[in-house]
Amino acid sequence: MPVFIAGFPQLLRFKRTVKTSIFIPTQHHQALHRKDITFAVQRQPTNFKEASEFYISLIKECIASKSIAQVRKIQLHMMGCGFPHLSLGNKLIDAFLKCGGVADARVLFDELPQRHIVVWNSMIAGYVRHNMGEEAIHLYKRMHFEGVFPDDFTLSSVFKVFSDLGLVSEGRQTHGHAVVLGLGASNAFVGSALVDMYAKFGKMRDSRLVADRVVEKDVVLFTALIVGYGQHGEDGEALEVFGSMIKQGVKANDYTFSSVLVSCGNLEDICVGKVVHGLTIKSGFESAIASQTSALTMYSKCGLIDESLRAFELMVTPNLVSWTSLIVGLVHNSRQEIALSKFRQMICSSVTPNSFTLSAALVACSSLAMLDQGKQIHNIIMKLGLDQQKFIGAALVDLYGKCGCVEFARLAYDSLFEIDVVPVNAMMYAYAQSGFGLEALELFYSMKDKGLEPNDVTLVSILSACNNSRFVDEGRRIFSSLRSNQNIKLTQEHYACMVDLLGRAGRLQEAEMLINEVESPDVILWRILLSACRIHGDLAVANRIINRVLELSPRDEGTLVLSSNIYASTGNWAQVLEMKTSMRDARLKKSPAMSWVDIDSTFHTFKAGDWSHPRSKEIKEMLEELSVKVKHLGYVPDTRFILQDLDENEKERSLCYHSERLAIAFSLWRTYQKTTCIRVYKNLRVCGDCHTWIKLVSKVIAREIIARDAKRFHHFKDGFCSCGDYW
DNA sequence: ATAGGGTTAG
Repeated sequence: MPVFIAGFPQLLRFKRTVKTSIFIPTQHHQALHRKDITFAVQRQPTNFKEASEFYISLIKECIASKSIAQVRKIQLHMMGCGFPHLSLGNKLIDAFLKCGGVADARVLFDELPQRHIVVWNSMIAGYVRHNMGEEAIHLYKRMHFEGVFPDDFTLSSVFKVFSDLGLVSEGRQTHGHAVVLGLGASNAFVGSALVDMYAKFGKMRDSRLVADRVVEKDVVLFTALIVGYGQHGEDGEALEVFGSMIKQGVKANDYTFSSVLVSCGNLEDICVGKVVHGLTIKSGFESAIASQTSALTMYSKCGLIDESLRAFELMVTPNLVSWTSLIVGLVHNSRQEIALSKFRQMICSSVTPNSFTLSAALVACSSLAMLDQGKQIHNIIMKLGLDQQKFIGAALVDLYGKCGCVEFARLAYDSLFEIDVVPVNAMMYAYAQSGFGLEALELFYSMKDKGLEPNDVTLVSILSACNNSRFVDEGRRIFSSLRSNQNIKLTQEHYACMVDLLGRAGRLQEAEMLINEVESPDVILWRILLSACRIHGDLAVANRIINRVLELSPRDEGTLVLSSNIYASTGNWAQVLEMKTSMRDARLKKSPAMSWVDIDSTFHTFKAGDWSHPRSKEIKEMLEELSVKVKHLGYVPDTRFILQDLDENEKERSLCYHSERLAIAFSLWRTYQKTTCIRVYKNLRVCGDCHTWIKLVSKVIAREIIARDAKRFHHFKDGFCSCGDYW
């Protein structure tokens, strides 16, 4: 008969120094291994009670150190010593489950000659914790079959399975069973499981009904309800629940605060947000990481990005989610460059980004069209094996589309694992921006076959595609067929596309009628129509609109600039002066035209006639070289595009030094030996004369030039542009 | 003896 009782004092002393495995003695007087909790055998067994107490304390240690191996060793030891280990079966099962050994637990479970309700509950809860809902349900059914009635413990686990697996009718049915058993809302555990389940099903009314029926509501139940409201966009309701919870004297904890702060952020309610944040600190959850993270998000959603940065600085050890929230917040507040530098810092502090972080970083790159940096992030994504993730896939399509790399966008699109409407929209928009109208239409019409419903963004994308490819009738047809679609809420953006489409095609009247359909139309719509008037030289309509718009908003910068340009292009210098005076009076400054190129991840920006770049000499030489060559191809400067009252010579010289030309010349100088394409970005539209000039330059240098202006991409190649001179 | 709620996205 083996000896099995150990000396507890030694055991405790040794386990304090280490926390790893249990060494099983083969002899009665074994050496004590430094790195093991050891069965130091000192005396003969006394009784069963003492032995089981000993094993129970060992099992407790195992749970704390989360080691399956140790639990197995205890089990073996019990068997080796002839201790009836099944008498501690529920303890062992629990220990296995808490250390991740679900299979071991199940073996023991099946071996038990009779199973107490507690064992069933432990096993079911274990399956739920390990995301093995199917098994949990299976066991739950078998339990009935064996005549064991579920209790409140069982039910709270089972409701969680239904909510995890989205089994609505099963959940309802079991709720019914619970009521029959008298456990409907008997305690806060069952109650919060039900509240959470209905909330996850999106059935907030049912969730609320259950919550109201629970007599002894606790903080978990309230939090589940608050989260439910928050996740279904009912943040106001969430705050009300929080208020009534406080009123009832239930103390909020870090879980509650983080959820409530999220709701404040969603409501962009900085006043309540600040109060709740103060309360969080007062309640002692100042350094609870999730609450801190939610506070950070709340500030960034309210536009207080500095406050958000400060919240981040206060974190001692920011985790992945905190870093991600910070980066997301920065991107949403147009601080893309800081966002990317934080992203780099995060990687340096060895926090591995996940798909949330990476998609935010991609958005940062795509909104500034930073192709090189975007590609670097794409590399990280490949290394982490996250390229199949759906949000990442969509963000990649978006990135390459926004950088004008239609082929890459298509590659990313084709390698998507599952298609939903977002990447289709992104791909369509990529086509739209580069003027591939037919491809965009093809994608649009293929949505039906894929079972995808178009949404608001789809409509913007396809209308932009039609707009940029001058598909007037097609655009009109799509607009009228989708304008009454339940799924689509028409915004001014949709009208803007249509007004531009019609206006540029010369249907000024139709465009104006469309604007009049809009309830309180934005100035932007009128501005678009104005610029159509300018293209078609309709000064009469233009005058009417200018007066109307300036009556509505006399200080609108865009309108004043555009009007001044219209008057300048028709030689009405007196009116130009009037517009400029209005601008000066309103203290408005025209935002200067600017172009930039990204060379080796460094931006070089240029303004017209600006020679402050350290390589100005080379740029000038390059421009002169190009000037000679393009003149050979028949280039004649078109000074109609100069909207200043200058003489012809001055106008010509002014054209030569438009910002996009400086940028192209610089890029060409830096990459002279290469054959890759030149990419240039401009904040405003490319003028007609530069457009002609760039077409010719692309022929002279036999390289593709991709230019993104405020509205679209122009792919210049061999003397032609993808926009077909319509933009 | 066994149980419940949270922070980040295209």
